[in-house]
Amino acid sequence: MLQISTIEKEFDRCVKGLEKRGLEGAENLLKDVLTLDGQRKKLQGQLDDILHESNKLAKEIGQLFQQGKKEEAETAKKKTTELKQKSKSLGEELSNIEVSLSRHLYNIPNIPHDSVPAGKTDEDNEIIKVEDSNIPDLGNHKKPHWDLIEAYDIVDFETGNKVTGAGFPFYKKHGARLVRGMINYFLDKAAEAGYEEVQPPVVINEDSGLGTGQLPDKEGQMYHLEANDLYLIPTAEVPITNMYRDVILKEDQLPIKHSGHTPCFRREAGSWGSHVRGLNRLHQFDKVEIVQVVDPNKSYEVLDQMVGHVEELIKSLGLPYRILRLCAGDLGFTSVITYDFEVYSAAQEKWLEVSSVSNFETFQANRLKLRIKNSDGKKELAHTLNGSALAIPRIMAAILENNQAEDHIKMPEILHPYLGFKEIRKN
RNA sequence: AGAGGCGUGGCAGAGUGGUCGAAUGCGGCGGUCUUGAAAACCGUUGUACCGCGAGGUACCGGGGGUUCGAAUCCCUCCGCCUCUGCCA
Repeated sequence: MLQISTIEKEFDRCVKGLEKRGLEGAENLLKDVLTLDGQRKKLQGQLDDILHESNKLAKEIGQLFQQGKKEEAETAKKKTTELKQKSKSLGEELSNIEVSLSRHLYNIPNIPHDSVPAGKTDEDNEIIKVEDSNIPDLGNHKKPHWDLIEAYDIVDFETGNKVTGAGFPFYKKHGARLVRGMINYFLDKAAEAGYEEVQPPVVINEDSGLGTGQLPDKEGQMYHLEANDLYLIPTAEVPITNMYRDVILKEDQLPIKHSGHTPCFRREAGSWGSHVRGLNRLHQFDKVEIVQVVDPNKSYEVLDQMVGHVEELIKSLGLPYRILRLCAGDLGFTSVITYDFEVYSAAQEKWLEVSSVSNFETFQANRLKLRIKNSDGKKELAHTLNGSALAIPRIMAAILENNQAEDHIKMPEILHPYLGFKEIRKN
C-alpha cells in the first residue's frame, strides 16, 4: 500500500496516477486519507496525555500504599475512574479511525510509472517489441493444441474432469515429461542468472495474502481452505516474497534473488468461457517464478535485467513473441509498471500471455514491513519485483502448435537434454 | 490428534503485581592501550508513533480480561519442545 508520507508529499502525482488508472474520485479518496491520518494523530496525542496522567497516578498510589497511607491511596484511586473512562472512549474512537484509515489504504492501488501509457483495457497496452519472423507456415496440417494433445495422447482433460473438475488436466507420457523438462530447464537458467532456488509452501495464511496484495483485493481469485483459514497460492510470488515479511535486511545482503517452481491455483471466477480452450486457461498450472528484493535506487535496472532474462528464455525456445507495456487501466493493483510477454500460438492464431514482469517499488514492502538498514543505520522500505519465467501450459501450447508436422511434433533443441526425446510421435 | 511444558531485546538468559523497557552474559558499535592485531579496561547499544524540543505513549508470541497499577494473574488463539498415538 501507499505510504501516507508519499500521499502527503506528492499529492498531485498520486492523484494523477490514480486517475490514469481510471479510479474515480481519486482526489477525494486521498484527501480522506490525509484527514483521517490527521485525526489519528490528534486522538493519539490526546490519548497519550491521558495515559500519561493515569500512569503517574498509578505510581503515586503505589507509593502511598507502601508508605501505609491507605486513605490517601483510596482517594487517589477514585480520580483514576474518570481517566479510565476517557481513555476507553478515546481508544475506541481511535481504533475506529485506524480501521477506516487502513481500509482506505488497502483499497488504493499503486501509482503507475510515468512511462505507463494511459488507457483502459488490454486494447490500450503498448507493444514495445515484436519478434514474429519465426511464425511458422503450417500449411494445411494446422491443428490447435487441444487437437494435438488428444492425437498424441499427452494431456487428458477428461480424466481430470472426473477426478477433480474442469481446468485440472492430467499430463501424460511425453506431455508429463515435457512439463517436467521445462520446469528443470527454467530453474537451471534462473540458477545461472544467480537466482537461489526455493521450494515454497503452496498454501499461505491471511497475513501473507495481505503482504503481497492478493488480499483483500482479489479474495475471490484464490482457493480458500476454510477449515484452516489458508489459501492455495495463485503464484509463487506470494510465499517467496513473504519470506521477507517483517524483515530488516542489511545493505550487503542485497539483492535478494529467488527462483521457485510451484503449481499455481486460480479460481478464475468469471473468466471462463468458450473462448478458453485446452491449455489456455487452467485452474492449476506450473510456473517458475523469479523474485527480487532490491535497493530502491536499483529497481529499474533490475527490472530490465528480469525482462531480459524472460526474453532470453522465450528466444531460446524458438517461439515468436512480443513484449507489451501494460496501460494504466490494465495494470495490476500492486504494480507500478508491468511488462507482459506473449508468445504466438500459430494454429489458434493467438498471442498467449506467458509472463508478467513487474516492479512494485515500495507498495508490497510497505505492507510487508520489508526494510533495508543502510550503513548509517537508517531504515527504508525495499523495492520488490517479480516475473514469471515461465508459465508452463501456454508455452507448451505454443510449442505444440508451432512445431507440428504431419506425423510428429518437434521439440525445441534446447530442451532435448531435458526430455530424453527430440520429437513427439504417436505411441 | 491426546497429555504435559514453554514462548522475554540480535542471541543466551534472569525476572510471580508497583521503583521493569526490563538484571546479567555474549555479540555489535565507539574509545583507551598497541607498530598492527588479540586480550584487558571504559563507554554505548531494541522497535514504532506523536512532538521543533524537553519529553510522552505503546510494545516481554497475537488478541481479550482482572486491577489504581500486569512481562508477572485469568481467558482464548497461534507457535515451539517432550511423551503417547497416527502417518508420507
